Amino acid sequence: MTIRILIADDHPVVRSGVRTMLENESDMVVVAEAADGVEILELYERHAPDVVLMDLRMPRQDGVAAIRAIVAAHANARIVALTSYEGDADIYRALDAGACGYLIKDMLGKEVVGAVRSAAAGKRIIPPGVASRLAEFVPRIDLTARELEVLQLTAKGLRNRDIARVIGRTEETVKVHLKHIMAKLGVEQRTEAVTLALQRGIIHLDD
Amino acid sequence: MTIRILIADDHPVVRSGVRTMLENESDMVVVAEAADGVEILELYERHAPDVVLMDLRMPRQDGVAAIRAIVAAHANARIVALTSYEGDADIYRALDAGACGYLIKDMLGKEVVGAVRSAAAGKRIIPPGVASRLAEFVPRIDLTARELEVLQLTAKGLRNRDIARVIGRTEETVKVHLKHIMAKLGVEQRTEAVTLALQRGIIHLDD
DNA sequence: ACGGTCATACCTCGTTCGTGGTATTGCGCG
DNA sequence: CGCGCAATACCACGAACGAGGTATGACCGT
Repeated sequence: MTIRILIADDHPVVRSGVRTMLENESDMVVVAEAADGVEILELYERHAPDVVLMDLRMPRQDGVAAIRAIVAAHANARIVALTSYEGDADIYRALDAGACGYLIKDMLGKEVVGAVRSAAAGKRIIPPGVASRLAEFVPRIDLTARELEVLQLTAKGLRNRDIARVIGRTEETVKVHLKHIMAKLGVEQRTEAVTLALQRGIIHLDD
Repeated sequence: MTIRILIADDHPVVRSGVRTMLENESDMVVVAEAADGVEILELYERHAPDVVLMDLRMPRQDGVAAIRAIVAAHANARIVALTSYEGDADIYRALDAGACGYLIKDMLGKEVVGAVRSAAAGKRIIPPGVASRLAEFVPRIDLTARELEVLQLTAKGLRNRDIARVIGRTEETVKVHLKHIMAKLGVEQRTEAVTLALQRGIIHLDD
């Protein structure tokens, strides 16, 4: 009973690395590789893999959105999220969206293999040294859509007044949002709110 | 005449991906893999590879520092820097330190192979679509050591007063540094200076 | 010896930021 | 139906910030 796998990552280097790690196992075969979030859906439909290993940061469609899309159509899909950094907020969003586990890119081959095998068996995988992190983040940070938007614009270096103009609201309102954002993140300066959010993966610099 | 290669990257996934891409070529062999900046030196001495392919962001010792160390001892070393993002300021520092070229991680296998072959032949490689970028950055951003330090602390969310305390200087001095930093980066807000510097790879969030 | 740059420091002035409080509307949950 | 909460908005105030200018000592290269 071979495990059929779909790999999704925008970096060819990573795809071939993961492929190599997995295909050393006699019971695993990589049936397809997707380079972005939209391709994943097509390839999933076409190949119906047992396990999807996907990066969360991808072009065209966010990994979390891709997970939701797959799970919506295939409730029994087994998706393992692949991320570069521990403590990435996307991890929680991914698990929430229906991923059955996640891996960090600096893990060794055997861990990846083990995770995929567990996923195929229907288990939820949480890497050992990371379960603690998960607990550590119990005080989960939830920003509202508006707050996220304001934080995003703050990261671009806009002043409150300009943020207000962009979202079509008063500067006073922006200040209130920022106050709440800083309170939730436990910081006192907008700049720290931005860098902390970047570290936590709450916001990203592209887009 | 086979090309002997040393791969250096802290992510096992990336190492095996690069290895796979290269070992499909009959004239290439990966003689060693280093996981951090210190290991590179040891493995370089031991194996004397023809080409070193190394990530610039690594534990224990920065990639740029590793390049300097290798070049200092072996002036004829052929080092190709591997980076995740175009526009990373580390690219310039790497070329400056003696790297003979660089690659971006989302490149295809054949490009990587070609780059390694060119490097082995003694050519300087600058990927096509990226040469333009290089030119685009002619207005190269050079921050002084002090400015870099101030920017780093600013990224942590410190206020001018606190930065002054940390570096043992007056708040007025910090303001001047920040003014110069923002002028060099072409921005008007400290927060934008930070995010722009992060995008450009001028500063990093860890440490 | 001279020009350039870095780092330092001080001053002023207007702007922006962060905090406190109050208040209204609308939505979802029990 | 209330309760909580998100989002909106306004006010006031002190702290922090950014722009402008001036100046001095150190060092570096010419």
